[in-house]
Amino acid sequence: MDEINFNHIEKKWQKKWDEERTFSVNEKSKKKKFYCLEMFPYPSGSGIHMGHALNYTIGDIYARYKVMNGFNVLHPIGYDALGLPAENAAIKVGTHPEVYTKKSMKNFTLQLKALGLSYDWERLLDTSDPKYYKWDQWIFLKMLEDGLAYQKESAVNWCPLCNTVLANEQVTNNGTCWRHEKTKVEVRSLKQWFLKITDYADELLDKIDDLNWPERTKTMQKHWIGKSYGTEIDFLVNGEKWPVFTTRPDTIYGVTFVVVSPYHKDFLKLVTKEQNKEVDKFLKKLNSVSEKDTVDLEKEGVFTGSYAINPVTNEKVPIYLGNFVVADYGSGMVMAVPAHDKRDYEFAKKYGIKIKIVIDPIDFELNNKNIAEAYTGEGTLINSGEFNGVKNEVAKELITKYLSNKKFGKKSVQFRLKDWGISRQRYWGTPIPIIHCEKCGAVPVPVKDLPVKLPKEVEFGKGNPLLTNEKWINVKCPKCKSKAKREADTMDTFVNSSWYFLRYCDTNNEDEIFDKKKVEYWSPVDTYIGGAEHACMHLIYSRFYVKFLRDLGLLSFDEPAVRLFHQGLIHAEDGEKMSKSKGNVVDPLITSKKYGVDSLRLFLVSVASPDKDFDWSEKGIEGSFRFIKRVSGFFKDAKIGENSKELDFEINNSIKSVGEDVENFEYRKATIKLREIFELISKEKEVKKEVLENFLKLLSPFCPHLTEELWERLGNKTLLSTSKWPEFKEMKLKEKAKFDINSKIVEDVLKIIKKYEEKGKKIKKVYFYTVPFEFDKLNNEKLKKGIGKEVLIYSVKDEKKYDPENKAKKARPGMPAFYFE
RNA sequence: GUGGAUGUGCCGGAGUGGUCAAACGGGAGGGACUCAAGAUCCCUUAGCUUAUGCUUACCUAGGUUCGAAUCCUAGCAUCCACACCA
Repeated sequence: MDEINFNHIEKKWQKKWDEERTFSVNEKSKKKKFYCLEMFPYPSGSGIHMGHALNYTIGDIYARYKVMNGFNVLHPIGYDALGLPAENAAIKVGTHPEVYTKKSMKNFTLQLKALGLSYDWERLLDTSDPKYYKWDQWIFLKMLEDGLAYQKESAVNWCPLCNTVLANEQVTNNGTCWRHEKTKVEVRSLKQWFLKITDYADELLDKIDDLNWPERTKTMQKHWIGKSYGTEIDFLVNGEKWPVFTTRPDTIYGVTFVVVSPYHKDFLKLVTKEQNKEVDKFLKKLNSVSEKDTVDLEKEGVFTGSYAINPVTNEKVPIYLGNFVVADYGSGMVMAVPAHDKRDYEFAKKYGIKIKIVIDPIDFELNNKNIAEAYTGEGTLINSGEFNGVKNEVAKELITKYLSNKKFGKKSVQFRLKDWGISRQRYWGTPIPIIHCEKCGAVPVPVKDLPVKLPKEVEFGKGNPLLTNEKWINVKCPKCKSKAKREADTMDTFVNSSWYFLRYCDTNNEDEIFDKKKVEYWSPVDTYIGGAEHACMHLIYSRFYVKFLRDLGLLSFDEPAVRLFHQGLIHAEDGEKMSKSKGNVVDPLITSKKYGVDSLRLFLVSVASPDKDFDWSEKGIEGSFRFIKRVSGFFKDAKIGENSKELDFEINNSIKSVGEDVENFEYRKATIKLREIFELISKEKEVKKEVLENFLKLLSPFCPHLTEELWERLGNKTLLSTSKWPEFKEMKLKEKAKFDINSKIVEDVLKIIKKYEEKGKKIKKVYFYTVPFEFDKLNNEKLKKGIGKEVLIYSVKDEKKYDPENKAKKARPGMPAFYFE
């Protein structure tokens, strides 16, 4: 056999898989389907990085394993091609985002193919293709029909120098623009499009428990949706009812003020003339809407001049404007109980507002006059009129009932989850298919006119680029034919990725979003692999989309992915994050040129469990390389013949355990077993062909090129990649003769006695201490006869046993402890 | 602050009641091959010591058990996510 040139055989087999369309699939197969999906990449200009290599290797191993196990495996790839980074990068290098993205995707495809990934390339997806985003627009129109897409005023970050809206990520921690370090970002209100994901809040929450997803991801989603039960209470302000939401109606007697958010749409009604100036000053101080800097923001506020009437006590309490109140949660207004809420306490202390204790802790006394912090625990009501002495949990119910009887409140459920704002004042996204008519208002673009394509000719750097193309912007109203303008905002790119996994089932369909039958066949995704950073946004939006499309009658399942797996992060060798500026980036392609793709793949999954973070290690990949070289070296001059029974037994065991490990994404364990079994194989003088082939099959998902080559060299004409995973057979190494434990003990003990007596010690009695469940198996007669001494047998559990040197603790199953005398 | 996860030898990490001084890999040391280096292969890698031994060891302190890296309780430490949601 010739020496193996890794780079050479990689090209050879990649070409073969490509030409033979080895991994192309359709719905006609009689096999069971399996949909293995990795999160598609955002095609950046710098090509793939190690994280991509890891993500796609993990998926590829799984997909290949499933193919060999007789499944019809859908394993597609595509590009999340639209998005702000491409637009920024294009502006930077002075080219058009489309040109930039096309080039990046081409490069990505070459690089992904070089990793030997088993994709069905005929399904390659590109979200920047109008043939794809046409259906983004179609879904949007369907949502609009169902009232799930709507417009409302919403706060955005505005940079006066850029003259444009900034994404939260573009606002620095100091509240300045990312490009203008000295310019404070302003908050502006703009009319924007929202998707009513909150309509699905309950279902999104309830179905989480059924998902086979990592627990932490599930808890994160639960938090994100954040359902809380409470009471809506109406406070009267100038004779008008203003509702607040609270989870603590039991503290209603302790309300000493009310706080309203500065982003509340009607808060100006509350501001009196006298307070106008103060309020203005406060509003100017407010930072961007970015939530980053709110972490340790001091609570600040200002008196509005108005008062609210507590519906239970009829007390008049001042209304403040406060920077800590979230506008779009509840009603954007809260009742403040400083004695029993940390935030309210802080605020009250700062502005000298009265603190009134209404909950009496069970275990200790609160200093009535001057408490040092808010008491948020359980207790009994005090200072609460007719509710005094009631346990606070009970009081929640009673007070809510009392309020609803008086028509001043009701039970209420609130979600943290907000409607999804999808408007982006950017170019490189899906155009929102809306035409604004002077007479008819916002008119949907008729379906027959879809897609609304992005015009090529736009200018960048002057606000929203789409506004710079007059020809594109100015159209006639589809309804009344009078003058109208196109919506110039584009959609958030998370829209594109919310349903792409469905499109893979029918990527090239030009007539409809997808063939229902095809999606029915392949979906849902069986294993979805990607970064944990998407736990909330992408993975919730996708769930929402699936539910919506289901309700449209297009799908018959509820959830996008049955099983989810997160890969870990790869750090550089120094433990730092890999980044260009630090110069510690390891390029997967350069690495695979040096050691071969198979080494890289093997190394990536053998350092740590794939869901754990790990540091890159050059030594580590050399270790994997060494293994691969040893395997290929061994096969070069392996003698085919009979091998030991032990090897037959062990390889059979490996079939089972490697399979189980892969199934559970415990690749690291699988690679360890592969090393162990190879160690055994390489020690044999001759090995059965079947054993060698089985070993190659087990290694194949990890190192597809090398194994394919060795498989061929063993004389096989078909592809290893599509061969059948070996079968595990129930097998016993040796018929374990029912051998008597006593004779083994006799044998061992005699040896030891011999040594003792050689040293001149005399032994008369032997005491045995056996593990309780073996007590019955020891036979005094047999032992006595065999050893030729007096024998006493105790269970280690026996409290009356004679054991002067405490030897009993040495007892093991199969071998009792003993003591000589 | 809230929630989650983790803590094993020089390092990465298996092991989830007895067969554990603890898999596998990396590192280190020694040896073989070589004029030499590299590659490759073999051995060793808690200490005392060579014993059927003992001691110290799986974050710390207790506990359960005949027996704990493994189970329980408390504490400490690290990592991750969320973060003023009333």
